[in-house]
Amino acid sequence: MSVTIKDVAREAGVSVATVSRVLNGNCNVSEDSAERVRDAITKLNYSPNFLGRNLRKCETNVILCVMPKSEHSLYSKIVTGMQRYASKVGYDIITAVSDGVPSAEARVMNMLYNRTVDGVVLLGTLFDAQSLNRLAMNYDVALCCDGVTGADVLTVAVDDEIAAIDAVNTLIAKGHRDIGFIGTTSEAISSTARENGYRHALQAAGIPYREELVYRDSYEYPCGLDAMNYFCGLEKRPTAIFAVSDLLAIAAIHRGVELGVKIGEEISVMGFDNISMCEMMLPTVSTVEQPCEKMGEQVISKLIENIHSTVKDNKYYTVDHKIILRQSTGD
Amino acid sequence: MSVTIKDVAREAGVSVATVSRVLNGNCNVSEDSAERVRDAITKLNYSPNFLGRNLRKCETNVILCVMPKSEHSLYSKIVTGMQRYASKVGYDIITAVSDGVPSAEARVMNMLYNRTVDGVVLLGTLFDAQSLNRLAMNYDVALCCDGVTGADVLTVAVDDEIAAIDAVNTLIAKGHRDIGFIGTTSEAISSTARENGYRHALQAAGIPYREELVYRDSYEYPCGLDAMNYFCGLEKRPTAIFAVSDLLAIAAIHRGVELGVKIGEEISVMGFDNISMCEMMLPTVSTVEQPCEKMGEQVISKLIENIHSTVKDNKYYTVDHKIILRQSTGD
DNA sequence: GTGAAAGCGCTAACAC
DNA sequence: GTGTTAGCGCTTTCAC
Repeated sequence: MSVTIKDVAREAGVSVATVSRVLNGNCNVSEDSAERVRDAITKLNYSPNFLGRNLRKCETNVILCVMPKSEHSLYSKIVTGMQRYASKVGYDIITAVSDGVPSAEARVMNMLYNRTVDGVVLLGTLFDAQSLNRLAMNYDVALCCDGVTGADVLTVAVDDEIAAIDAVNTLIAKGHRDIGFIGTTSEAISSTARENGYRHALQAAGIPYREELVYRDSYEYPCGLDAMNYFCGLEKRPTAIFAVSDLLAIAAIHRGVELGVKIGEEISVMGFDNISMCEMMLPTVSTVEQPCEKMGEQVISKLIENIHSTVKDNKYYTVDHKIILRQSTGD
Repeated sequence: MSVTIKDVAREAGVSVATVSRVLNGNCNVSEDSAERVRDAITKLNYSPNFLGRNLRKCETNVILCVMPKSEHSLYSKIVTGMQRYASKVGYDIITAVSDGVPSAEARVMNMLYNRTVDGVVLLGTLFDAQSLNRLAMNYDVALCCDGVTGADVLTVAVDDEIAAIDAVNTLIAKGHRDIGFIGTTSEAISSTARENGYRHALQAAGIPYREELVYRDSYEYPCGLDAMNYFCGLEKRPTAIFAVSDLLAIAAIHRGVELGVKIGEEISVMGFDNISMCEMMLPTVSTVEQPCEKMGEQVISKLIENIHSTVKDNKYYTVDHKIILRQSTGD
């Protein structure tokens, strides 16, 4: 039913090898043959079957990007950057959402094992270091946005600790000394390193660390609401809050406003990521911007190098963050 | 380098046919052989190469979902529904984002032509009816959320006109008679039918249609800001606004608050879609909910039927909407 | 219940 | 510059 390379060859009066050469831009074809082939392709409306090509070449030129969610996150911007680079070098990016469920993440990895894709980029992965190291022995894998401690796997991310220090220093510079922290119980670097940054920034400024100013739960929106409930219930409320993600910051602001707190005056809030919602909210949300598109381009570029190389680059690359001040810190 | 079915056969002391039978759950294999095969698979850590399987079977069990964007939309919820159904019947869903660029959307369709995927679901497509009809002649294609007038292609969506009538009637029932409309210049059914619904609801209530209460531009966030600027600049402001999308409604509310308008009192605003941001905003946003996950499940179920059938179902299926009232309409 | 073998559509090595 | 052909890994028909 489907038209194949044989049909094109017959129509053009050449061999399948010549058709293949034209298809792949091999120049050892006379202009005359090439034109007949192109005409036949048009006439028959032929599209090469990539299943044949991929099987033969043992490659698909497709990279899978796995993320825990697509909404309210920086991931979609990262994919944009990934696609931009990939399309330049003839690769396609496909995405799969794991909903933060480990078994779902493990399941989509089948596309790697069964050779449907050439490599995988994991955004905010739930795999542990050991699993990742084992994976990386046999397949081309990279992490983006979020490293995993102990995983010797190609990674592109901001320096989370330094970025967090920068964020908290910004609050300190505005005169805040009672600074709350909304973190998570996750062991992801993006969570632990940012908490370390919070602590170290306080330390460097001579502000004592107080456990009651630290609220930890999950990355989910409702946890930000709970965090603000908690902080507002304290005898001595913080005058500023640093959250490890914009979504948590936005939730905290939401609840703060509901409780009548003047955000940016009584309590300043700073998030992390610079998702587009930060500008849509009122008050608009101050945050630490990650260079998403650049990270996406870079991780794909390195991963494709790995795919084509026998010696694997498993370094941890850091990219620059940027503090963005908006209404939620009184700017 | 990679372990193949041959290696497993050799290790288990059977033929490749037997291995294949075990792999595919064919029961015509003695328990003894089956166990030896399973042991060999485990021992060699074998995963079948799907490129071989797919080529042989002329199918991939993968469906591509194309959407203009992933953020601030109902699309991610639809994909969740699609995945839920697909995984039950052994299919995978992969997604691609077109950023609303026609050439990008056309480009990803290559995966259909080159047989990398078995079918495509288009969310908010930019293809015109003619292109879609031509596509549907040779491939398995479905639309979801957003039909295209004149396209005889399998579609699952809410009845946009009735849903819009319902939304506007809700505003009318609250006593509003000066009702603004934020639409788009798009010819998508989701835009035109909702505008028709707006008009018909007014008509049925005996409220004269006034062109100055209709603002049309694109689906982008800034257009919602502009719309509210426009309405607030009118000599006689509307007391309620119906927008064809939540994102436009949210933008309108944002600008309204900035301009000192009491949303839900002086001006009520109602969106469409019920994206999760509606509950995160302050005020929270009233809207028309689409049953996203159900739509996703249904469109995949119908599309897979089409893939396995020679006679193609190209009907337009409608699903029920639901009005959700929140603070932006004073609820 | 099992194996041999053809063949899915393509690329590339080789021969001319 | 071109054609012939082997073979990528798999499924499935057919024969036993």
